[in-house]
Amino acid sequence: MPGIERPGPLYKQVAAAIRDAITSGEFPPGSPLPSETQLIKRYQVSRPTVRNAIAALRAEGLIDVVHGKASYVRRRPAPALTIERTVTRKAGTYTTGQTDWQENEAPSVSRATSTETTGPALGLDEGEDLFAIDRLHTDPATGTRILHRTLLPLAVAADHNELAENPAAAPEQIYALLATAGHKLTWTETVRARMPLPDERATLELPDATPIIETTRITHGNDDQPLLLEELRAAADRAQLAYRITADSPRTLRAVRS
Amino acid sequence: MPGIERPGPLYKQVAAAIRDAITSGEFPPGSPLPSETQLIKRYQVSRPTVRNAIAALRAEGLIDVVHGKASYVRRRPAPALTIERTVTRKAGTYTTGQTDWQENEAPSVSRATSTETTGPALGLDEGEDLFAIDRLHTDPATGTRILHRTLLPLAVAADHNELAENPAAAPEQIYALLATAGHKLTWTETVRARMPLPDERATLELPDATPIIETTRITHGNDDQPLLLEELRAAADRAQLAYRITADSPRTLRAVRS
DNA sequence: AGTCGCAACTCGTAAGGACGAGTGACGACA
DNA sequence: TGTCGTCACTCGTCCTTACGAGTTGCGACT
Repeated sequence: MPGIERPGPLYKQVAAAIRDAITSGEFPPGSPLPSETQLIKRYQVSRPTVRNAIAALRAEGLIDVVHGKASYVRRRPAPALTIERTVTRKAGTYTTGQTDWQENEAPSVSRATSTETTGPALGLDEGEDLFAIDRLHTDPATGTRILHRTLLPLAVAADHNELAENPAAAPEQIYALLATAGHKLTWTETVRARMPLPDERATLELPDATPIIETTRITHGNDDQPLLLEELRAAADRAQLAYRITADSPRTLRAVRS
Repeated sequence: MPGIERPGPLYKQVAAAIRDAITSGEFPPGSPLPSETQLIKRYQVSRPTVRNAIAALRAEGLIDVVHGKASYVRRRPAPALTIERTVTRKAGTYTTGQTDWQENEAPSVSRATSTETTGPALGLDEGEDLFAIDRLHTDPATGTRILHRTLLPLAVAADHNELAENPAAAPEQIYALLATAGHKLTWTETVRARMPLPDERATLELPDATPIIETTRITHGNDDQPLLLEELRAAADRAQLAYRITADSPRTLRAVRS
């Protein structure tokens, strides 16, 4: 029944009408939308037009469609998991915000070479050797999955016996190793977001229209020398990142690309 | 000509074939895909199927479609703008990473009340009065637009004459005011990402399948009392956030929802 | 030679039909 | 009583056809 106005493509008018019905409370979060057949009658348009409108709302992340059942208004809770990107030092051992994450499998260690993106961040030329350590974590409280990758230059590992023997050590342990070797550590971190690649959609169990939040942490040693690169990826609808900032005297911060 | 295999819906097979052709280098970034008509011939499917496949690649952010011309493989440069989320203090004045941003219009000041999301972050009950100051910035080097919102509790503004008179002061000036009033300032910041609302798509000039990166900074005074909330929103394909981390002794970090 | 309009290409919107596939409830049968 | 099959409903896929709208280049006319 609700009237549809003149301007613009039909399917956008229908999408806007449904969106308004949702925000006005006619279809509260979690509730099902009318079936396609009912929407056809209600707005007097063809099925492709209704489906086109629904596709638009899906791309906005406003609804979830379940085959055989209905379309449901998506609940938009705040991200349930707050990942604290801090580093704490206590009596020579380091702790990061992630303390109780499960590791789904043993870390997978592989060899890689520095690329256009990772190279400069680590102060390397293109084509230098690296260890790449991949982990898949799960936060036990929320079930959120987190992809973690560590890039450790071979040249750095070679300087520390324990690292060369066990490159898959936890990052916190690597911090401790570097610190005992005389490095005064600082970290810089950049945060990006993007749509997932198909394989990331699968491993992170991402719903429609859900971006990835991605962060790159670089561990700097003495003279701001980059030693270690860590990447974190998580579903943006479940995870957010938290930082603490303190006023500092002037200094430059290195930008990181990826 | 390329053969299409059995499994799964036709349009997904076509989408996968095109995706492979892109990643294999047959269609490098910036180059146009074959026209719909050509893809119909190439894969021996109907136009809706081709369009459905193209829609899938759009949703992945892999291609951009231009009406009347063609579909182009999207270039995926690293975000051109790095927003440094740091605070620097020098002789009583504060500086943040954003120094050369243009303000497109005068800040728009409005009154608001604390909500379910902003209230707790500011230590307020629901329904308390706030100033809301909205700004639209443009980074001159890259043309990137940034939405900035400041939430200043009336109760805080009332404690400082200059703030009550001019709630639209720059955040750095507010920091300085609070500091001279005896507060030792610290900040916590949370970062999220999500798909844009329709109006954000417009004001931030967002392409298809481009998320928003969003950060909430809370200024804490003495006894960790929350005084000020700032929100930043930008297109995730153009902007990334940068933080500096230093090892700290144990302490808890307040999570922020929005 | 310059300008303007049309033609031919592109993608966008819309309708209609047909069938496949997942879900849930009901009822018949064991 | 319990199991299982059918049926009616949902959304998913795929086709054909038609026309609208933006872009570009060619060619005719001035």
